[in-house]
Amino acid sequence: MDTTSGSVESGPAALRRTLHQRGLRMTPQRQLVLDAVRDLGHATPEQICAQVQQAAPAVNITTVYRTLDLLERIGMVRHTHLGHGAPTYSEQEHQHVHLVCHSCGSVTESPTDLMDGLAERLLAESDFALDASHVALSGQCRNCRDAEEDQR
Amino acid sequence: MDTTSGSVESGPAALRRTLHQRGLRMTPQRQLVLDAVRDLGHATPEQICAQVQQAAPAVNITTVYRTLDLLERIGMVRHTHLGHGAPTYSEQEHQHVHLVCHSCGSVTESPTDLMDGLAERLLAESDFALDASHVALSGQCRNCRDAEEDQR
DNA sequence: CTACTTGCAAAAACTTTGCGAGCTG
DNA sequence: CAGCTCGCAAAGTTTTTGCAAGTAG
Repeated sequence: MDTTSGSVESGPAALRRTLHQRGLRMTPQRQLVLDAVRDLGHATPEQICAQVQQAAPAVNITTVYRTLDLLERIGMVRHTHLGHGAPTYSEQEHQHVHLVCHSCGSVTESPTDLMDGLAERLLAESDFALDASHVALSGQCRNCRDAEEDQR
Repeated sequence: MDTTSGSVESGPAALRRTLHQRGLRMTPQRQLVLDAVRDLGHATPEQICAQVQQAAPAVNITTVYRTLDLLERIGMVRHTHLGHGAPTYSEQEHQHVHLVCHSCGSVTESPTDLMDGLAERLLAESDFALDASHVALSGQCRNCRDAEEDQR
């Protein structure tokens, strides 16, 4: 879908290109943070930092925060509020609805088209343009409901 | 304004009764925190603390945190994640879906039955029991969309 | 007296900011 | 050289914990 040869669109090239457009530099740290976000799926800054530090122990968590902020501003990652206080970061493309169990904390992913109907209603009834992938839905998963029933 | 005549079920009596069942005491601080939660609708611990301190300046924010935790455990308040890191507390009964605009930060409330269809699908397809009011939905409100269109 | 509560202070967890040094072009 | 980046240290926020004193039953 663009210029060069068969370079993978989501590879290092995309990052370097986007950065370069804005007079920013491509650095190992930035690549590592982006890789970590991809590998981990959705993770907190701290988890991402730990992952990055496996490859480059010297990387400071400050850099992780700054890089996540940067990557988000240039649209390569997004963050989602999963419930607790902890925002989690994931790739821009990696969009789905998060189902967080407030009993066991497990996170399940569902396709965003689950929300299509709701999105339409919100737009019609409340003039609100839903961003389906930004927020997690809270509830209770099968296991925890079963466990609770057993207790009774 | 209580005991004597037809005491309202959600008044101080309910709190005292519930606390007493568990060997806990009814204190001015606890009543004040509960009142503040009700008056404010949904508010952060800090906002609640400020409200409480209007009536009783000596109350420490530590007590507010502990009391909110307690009130939540005994089921008299619930907390909702509105997006940022900030949890907000509201009465147990006061349930609705929160729509948070990620452009201007405004919070709108919608009836939870908006989510009924979604809840059914989640239960059927993912065995997930949705708690509609616990998490806010993120998106963009009318004003901000209009503003963005104007820019173009 | 015993157990529950509270305020204060300190600690902990999480995030942001300032600054000097190092790179890159 | 000019500007972007990084690591380190410090400061800011928000929330939790420890402890001694106070209070109800």
